[in-house]
Amino acid sequence: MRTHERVLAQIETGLTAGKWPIGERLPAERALAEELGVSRPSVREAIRILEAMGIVRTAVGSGPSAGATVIDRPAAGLGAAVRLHVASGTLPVSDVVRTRVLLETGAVRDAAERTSDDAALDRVREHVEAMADPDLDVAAFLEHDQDFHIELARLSGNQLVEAILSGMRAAVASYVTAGAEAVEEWPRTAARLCAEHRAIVDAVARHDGAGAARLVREHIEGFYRETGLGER
Amino acid sequence: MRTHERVLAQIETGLTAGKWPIGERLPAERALAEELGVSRPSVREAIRILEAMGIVRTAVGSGPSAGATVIDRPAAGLGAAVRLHVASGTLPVSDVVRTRVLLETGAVRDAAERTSDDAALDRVREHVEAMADPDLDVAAFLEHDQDFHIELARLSGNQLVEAILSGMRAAVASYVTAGAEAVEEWPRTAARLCAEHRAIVDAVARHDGAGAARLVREHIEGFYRETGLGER
DNA sequence: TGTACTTCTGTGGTCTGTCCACAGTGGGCT
DNA sequence: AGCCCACTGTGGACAGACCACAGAAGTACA
Repeated sequence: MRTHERVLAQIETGLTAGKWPIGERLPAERALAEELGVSRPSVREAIRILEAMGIVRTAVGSGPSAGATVIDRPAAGLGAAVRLHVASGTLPVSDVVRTRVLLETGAVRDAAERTSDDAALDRVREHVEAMADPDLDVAAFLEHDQDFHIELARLSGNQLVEAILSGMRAAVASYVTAGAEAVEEWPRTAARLCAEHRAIVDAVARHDGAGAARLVREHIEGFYRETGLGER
Repeated sequence: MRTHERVLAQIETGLTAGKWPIGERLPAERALAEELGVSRPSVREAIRILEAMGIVRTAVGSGPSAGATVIDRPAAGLGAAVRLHVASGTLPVSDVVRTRVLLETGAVRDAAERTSDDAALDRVREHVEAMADPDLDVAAFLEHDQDFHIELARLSGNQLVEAILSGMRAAVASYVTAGAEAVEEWPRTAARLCAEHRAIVDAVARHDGAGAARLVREHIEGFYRETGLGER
């Protein structure tokens, strides 16, 4: 086993044991190196991996905010991994769409059945209303669309689902953008998408999990079919 | 932007441009460092991240197998990320279970509706039969259980779902192992799990997608409930 | 006494240089 | 012809140094 892997394993053990709760800082690189009897570069490589995975955030300087702080961003690491493999890989778009459907329908079903968080629901509605602006250009519209879907998934409270969907965001954005360009009458499609978004949020608000799930599936698959991306 | 991030970006650009197809090797660390005008440690940190994400594999020595070889193992990066976040306590086990249910039920539904691949189906059955051996110890049993579920998901043909589930494998294994230890009468539970596996495969074989999905959900959630992991 | 400035200290970021372990390669010896 | 061994290129690891940064502590001044 290589040195940085040993360091990583030791840190992971400490994390599992609750040695450094979220918000706490890891020991300084030099201190950690001495404590574990390894060199600083080895410690750094381990911390790099933790950073790439979204486990810690590093900052230079002094004071409480400096150093390697344990954070709570599962989406960062999963996102990077999914992005690298989806963007440069040979994954068909249909797989991405299908996976979205599975995760998002499950997420809204859970969201509808949970006690509703009005503040979070309002955040989702904000994106819906922002998209209703007819002067919005396509790129901004799709930006809000992405945010809407992520926020919607967040309502479920399932961090893993949210992280995976966040990670797929870049991949989804690329096919949705291509799809929007292929649509004949964009204003009409945009209006329809907005109406569908509203219906989904309303279903979640009235705790209709099955209905929300159905609407989400039709929303995602409908757009995918309409744009004809599946035939390519 | 930090040096290793710049290096990472440059390598990523090269990867997406097809500069180093899968199986090809990246330039040597020293060569890459000189080419990019940075130090070797910075290059190493970037390569560490790529390695952790499952993009490259490094090997010492000389010859064609040495160096940083480009591979395509999405599961590696996703797995590490999921595992680390479960370790740091930010990802509740219930989220992992719920996500499994969503992805696996969707996968078997797709698998059942596809034209069946008998060879692949036989591979799945092999694991089922191997688990029926009463002399099998718990660790080996659970190993086959993991393989069974991954192979089952693979039947769907959705590479992304398969990659995500493979990535979750380690995280799933840890809670399943803890769960198995908490079970009162293991032999009886093991027998039941085997029977459930058989029923799932049979449902897929007769193209009963809805049935297979229901059985998978009950299988996963039933074990989770039985072990009482949810109450902790 | 209070405020503004300066210095100190601890942190990660980066580089240089060095040595080691490893594995394939090829030349030389038998 | 076959075997052995030094060579070479690779990643792995380490020591030590310097820099930029940001907060903290100390100091000078009003």
